[in-house]
Amino acid sequence: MKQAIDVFHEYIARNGLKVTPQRMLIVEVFMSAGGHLTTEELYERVKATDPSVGQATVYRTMKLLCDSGLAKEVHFGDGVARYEQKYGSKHHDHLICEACGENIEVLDDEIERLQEDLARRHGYVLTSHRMYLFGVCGKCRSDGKRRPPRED
Amino acid sequence: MKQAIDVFHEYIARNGLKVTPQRMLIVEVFMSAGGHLTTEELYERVKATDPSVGQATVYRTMKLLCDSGLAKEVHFGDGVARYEQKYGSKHHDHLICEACGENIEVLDDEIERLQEDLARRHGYVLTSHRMYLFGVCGKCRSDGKRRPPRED
DNA sequence: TTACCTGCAAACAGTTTGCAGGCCG
DNA sequence: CGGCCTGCAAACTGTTTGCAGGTAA
Repeated sequence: MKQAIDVFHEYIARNGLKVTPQRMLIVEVFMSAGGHLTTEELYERVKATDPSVGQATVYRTMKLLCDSGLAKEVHFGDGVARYEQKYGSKHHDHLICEACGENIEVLDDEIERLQEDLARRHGYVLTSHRMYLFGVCGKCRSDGKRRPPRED
Repeated sequence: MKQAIDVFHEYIARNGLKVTPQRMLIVEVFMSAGGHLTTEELYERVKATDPSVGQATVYRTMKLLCDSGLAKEVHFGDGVARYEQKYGSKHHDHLICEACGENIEVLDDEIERLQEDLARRHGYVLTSHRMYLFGVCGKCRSDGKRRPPRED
């Protein structure tokens, strides 16, 4: 099966770009991290392995990853860009706990279908959508945890 | 029936704030504009009436409007905050045309219900959500219009 | 009179970009 | 070797904040 790293190499080759140690390191860190990391978090983790890498390279490489289809930039509404893995992962929506920040990827086929219907009723053909559900998870409810409400 | 402007006055009074010409002008511009304006757009329109108003005042007043429940800050993913009217308007989601930028407010009760269900299945209690549907409207499809894809 | 407000400009945070040197292919 | 890459720092964008003077109540 084709690995994500292969997709990246193909993209690099197809566009006359180059494979560099920095790019490989960043891709590796990103692919093995999993979650929804900010550029800052990625930068920190990259520096843990190679302190000489600059922030700009992380930004530039993440843009490359997005273009190549490996990553997707998401915004939760707090003004910072986050990246999630896209290659080989199905579309999903986000369920976010406002108390602890937990972020679950969810999917409901029925909702997906109704979204298409809704758009069609207005004469639209959908190309994509974003759905963020904000709430409090069971654990935080019993802990009584709070957190300043996000800007919305 | 209670007008939006009354809500603003009450909020002002309740919090020991003051009614100023700048604030009234900004509220007026915002309430009569309707759409989903950015701070920049609001600022331009305000300046058309009173060129002496500063950007900072627009930012500060919009924050006030949000706190008072008249406005709501929304993010479509392009890094700029937009404001929509909230008072007297029901919750809704957004259907956005990627070609012409048209933005329709939509609502589907069935989807709303399923969102609650979905969250509950994961042990969450929902407090709010955001749903943006991106596509191409009927008019733009027949015109064959395009526009660079938004960052997503 | 006394807070609160305002415009201005400086400060900020996140992100982008110009540049001189470095390295992949 | 030539062109892409890199780190650095400066530039940029959207937004916030400190300050000295102005004004609503």
